Order: sequence, then structure tokens, then C-alpha cells
Amino acid sequence: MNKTKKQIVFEAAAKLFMEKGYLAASMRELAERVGLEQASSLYNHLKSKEDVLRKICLENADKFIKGIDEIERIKNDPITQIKALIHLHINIAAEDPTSVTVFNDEWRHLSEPYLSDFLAKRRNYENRFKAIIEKGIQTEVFKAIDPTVAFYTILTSVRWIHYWYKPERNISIEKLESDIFDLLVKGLQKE
Amino acid sequence: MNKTKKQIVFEAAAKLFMEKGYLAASMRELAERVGLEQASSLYNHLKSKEDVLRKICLENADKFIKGIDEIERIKNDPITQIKALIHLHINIAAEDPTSVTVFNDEWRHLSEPYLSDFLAKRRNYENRFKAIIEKGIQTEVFKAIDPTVAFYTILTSVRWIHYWYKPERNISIEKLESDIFDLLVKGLQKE
DNA sequence: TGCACACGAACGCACATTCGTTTTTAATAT
DNA sequence: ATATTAAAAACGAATGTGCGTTCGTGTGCA
Repeated sequence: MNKTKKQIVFEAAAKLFMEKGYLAASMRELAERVGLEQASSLYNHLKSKEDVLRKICLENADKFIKGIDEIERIKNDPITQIKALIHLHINIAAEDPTSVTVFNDEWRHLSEPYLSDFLAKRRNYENRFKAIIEKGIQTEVFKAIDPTVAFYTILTSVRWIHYWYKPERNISIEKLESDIFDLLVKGLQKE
Repeated sequence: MNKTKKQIVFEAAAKLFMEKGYLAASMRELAERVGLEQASSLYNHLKSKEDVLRKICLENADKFIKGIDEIERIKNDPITQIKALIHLHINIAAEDPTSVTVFNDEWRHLSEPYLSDFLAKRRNYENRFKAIIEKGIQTEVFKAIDPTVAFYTILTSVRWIHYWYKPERNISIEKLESDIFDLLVKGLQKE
């Protein structure tokens, strides 16, 4: 099925936001990229520049929330849950790398009240992520290192995968997933 | 010794760049923050907005290059080198978190040829970081996971520490360092 | 007397967005 | 097939705003 012009515009916007950053991306350049002579023509397809950013951020935030909902529901032990969280981050990043990059890097340019909404969702996700790690430490499945350190180190690792992972480097996402899991859970060192 | 006005201006600029992002930071707001009524007055202390960004980026890039220079010179085995790299990242971040944040997040707004210079330095650093990990894998000190995955996962972990590490959380940088080392090298899982 | 600094006006530019108008498209009726 | 119509999309001019920076001038301190 053909993409609507609206879809084309939104995808080009995400790409432009990713490449230049939200503030440096201009509606004039976006127009050019989708074959329009005038930026004003864009407004037949979108409400505003920020509205595009909002949709991208919200969409991805919901993906993560939905993901952790299911992980909490289905998985039980912390190790399997961590594995599932790695899986979640990699899959979302692989599915739409452009969109997840914008989500990750440009959310701070949301204006209120959308910024607060976004941050609330983010905090919610992070707290639940952290709780999984804390549970692992409490039940002595994980090492007795500082939970905050463990949490942020792992979250950071998986949150920025989109920065460097390019599928064409002929490493599959399955291998990527299991390598990251090995590294974070079992450590870099051999025995 | 008292800070010169120039120092005050540069530090306030770094802080402003960090808080709002380089593009969203305005010279008028910077002026206000350092007690000047007019943005034009700033130009007695700095050459241009971008010049401030350049100095911040260059300064930090050199810190990392100098750091890895010494690590290559003094340390021998990959494990000790990784430990030293973690130490390096944490110390640079702790010493001047504001500046390292700007360095890390805003370099892309450098214009040519400074951008290319910066990226060359960055590539240099990353290649040498990666070489250490590859050596560890080749000599079978490290697990046989994909070197690129190992490299980026570790680099990402240490590169974004400034995002979340606040010294007032009463965890010392020594503990932070050893916990991150434990996690990355020995793994999260117990035994 | 000179120098460092602050001021205030001004310049030129790029930006997102609005508006009224024209063109294109596609569905309907002849 | 062709003509009619209404909606969708593109246009181009215009608006207002904020930006970095320059310049000429003034002020106060060494």
C-alpha cells in the first residue's frame, strides 16, 4: 500500500530532526526534502513543527511502557526480566532507529505541559526498570553493587544502542542481544 | 585567587549550553546571567558564541587523548587498561561535569573545519579504546563476544556517566568506579 | 592619557506560522 | 467519455519575533 503524503512528511521530519537536531531543523528544509517549494505547504499535513516532535516522543514512550508492562506480567525472575529489557530496547531501536533517536535526543525541546507528561512517563519507566534490578540484588541473584549504579549503567548501555548499531555491520540483532546480555550479566572477563 | 570576568563568562556559558542546549542558549540570556544588561558587552570577553563551544570541546577532547596516551604507556594488560579507562572517564566527568556534558552533547554544532578536527580526534580516541578491547579478546582474557559490541557497550556506559552521577547521592567516586568495573568486567550476576 | 569594560542602537538574517488564492485531484453526475 | 463540483494540496506574500554580532560612544579606573 502507498504511503500517504502525511506519512512521508512525518518520516522525513523525523529523519531531519535526527540529522540536524530539532532546533537546527527548519521547516523550509523539510519542505524541500519532500518536494514542496514552500514551507507553508507543509501545514496542510501537520499542525506544527512541535506537534511532529510530540508524536514521535509519545509514540516511543508508549512502546517502552507497553514493553515493560508485559515484562512485569510475564517474566518472573530478575535475570529473565533483564534479558527481556535488553530485547525490548534493541527491538524498538531496530524497528525504527530514526524515530527512537529523535525520541531519545530531542525530547527536551518539548514545551509544557507535554514536557512534564513525557518526563512523568520516563520516570515511571525508569523506576520500574530500577525496581527489577533492586529486586535482583535483594534476592542475591545479582551482585551487591550499588543499585543506582547498576541501573544507570545498564540503562545507558541499552538506551544508546541506536547511536552505533547499524544492521549492515553484519551482526544480527539476535547476536547483538546475546552479546550485550553476556557482557552486562556475565561480565567481560573470561572466567 | 579571584576569577576573571572572562572565566566567569565562560563558565556561565558552559552551564547555559548544558541546561538549554547550544542552539537554544542565547547570548542575551548569558549576558543576564553574568550581570550584564547588554549581550553586546559579552564581546569584550569572548570572540563569538561558537568560539566558546570550540574551546569546551577541544579542551575535553584533549583531556581524553592525554588520558589514553598515558594508559597505553603505563598499563599493559587489557584488564588494567579498561579499569584505567573507567577511571579516566569518571574523573573527567567528576572534575567538570558541566563542561563534559557540553562536550558530549553539543559538539555537532561546531562548524567546519572545527567539526572535522573534532571528529578526527574522537575517532582516534575510539579506535585506541577499541584496540584495547580487541587485544583482550584476542589474548583470551576477555570473552569471545563481538568486539564492536563490547566496545560500544562499555564506551556508552562510561561516556554518559555525567548524565546521572551526582556526587551528593553519597556514593563516592571510588565506589562508583569499582562498581562499574565490577559490573562491566565481572558481570551483574553473582558467582 | 589610555585602557578595559559596559552600553544602546542598529543590522541583517532565518525562523515558524498565517492567510488568501490558485492549482490539482478525485469523485460524482450527465 | 465528459462536465461539474468539492475537497485537498500547493503556492507566495506577509507577519512578527528572536537571534548573533557590529559599531560608535560613554564611563571609570590605573
